[in-house]
Amino acid sequence: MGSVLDGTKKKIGSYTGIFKNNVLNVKKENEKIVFEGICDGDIKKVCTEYFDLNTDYEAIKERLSNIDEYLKTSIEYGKGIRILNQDLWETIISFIISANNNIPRIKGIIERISKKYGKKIEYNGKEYYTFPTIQELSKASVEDLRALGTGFRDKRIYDTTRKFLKQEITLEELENEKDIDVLREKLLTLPGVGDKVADCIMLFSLKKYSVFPIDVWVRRVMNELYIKEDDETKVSKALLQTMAKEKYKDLAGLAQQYLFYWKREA
DNA sequence: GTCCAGGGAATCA
DNA sequence: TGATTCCATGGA
Repeated sequence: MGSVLDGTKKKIGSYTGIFKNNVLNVKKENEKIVFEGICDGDIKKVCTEYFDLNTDYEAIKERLSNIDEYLKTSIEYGKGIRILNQDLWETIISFIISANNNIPRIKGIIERISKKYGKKIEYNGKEYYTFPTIQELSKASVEDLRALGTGFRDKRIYDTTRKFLKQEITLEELENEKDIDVLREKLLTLPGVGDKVADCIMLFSLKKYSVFPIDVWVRRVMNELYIKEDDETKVSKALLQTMAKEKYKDLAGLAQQYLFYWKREA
């Protein structure tokens, strides 16, 4: 879920995380970024992909800052934000879990799933667990998933896992789908994936920066800044999508992240 | 005890 | 399409 790496606001000297089968550590030493960890491939390549290091965020921030004062302020506030390029399978399950849930509990559930069904990797004396593959997670029954605290999302996780296991849909076809509307339709066939979750999957794992995931916070901030309805819950998704496209165009997803981070932290 | 959390699905108009 | 309601769980 961690889509924010902010090396400016908080003083993060070193960050360690797990990505696919790799335990990665990044730190800054004398203005140089250093990668370390346990990696099954070229660590520089893996980190470049994961941390989205080939994307020119300065250019993006420049474009978005010129849209209006709100974007400019939010970007100054979250100037270290990057969209991590996260593993597709893990992202799908993680955002199914996120439905009507809070972040600490989402994290806990993912940790328990990983510990029970993933593989253990030791790094610097600490234990890390990979997120289970489709095959590994398919070992879990609905009851097993419920026991890990997933609540009513248990069946959704189970059913979505089965669809991939039976290859009614594949990760490859999702990764290779260029047409964003076709891609959304495919994601929406997965149990537990609705509009918001589909958009999050596309933004956080498939680099679709034009999509605009609408959650309660984004609706709140858009209403406060532009619409000014008394009751924000009455602002329709359709209106928000139209506004986002007009204002932010192909960078709506990035704008969403800056506004979201700004509003949530402030 | 009540409310809420980065929604989705079922149901009904 | 649009509006309502239910769905587990745990912390505030």
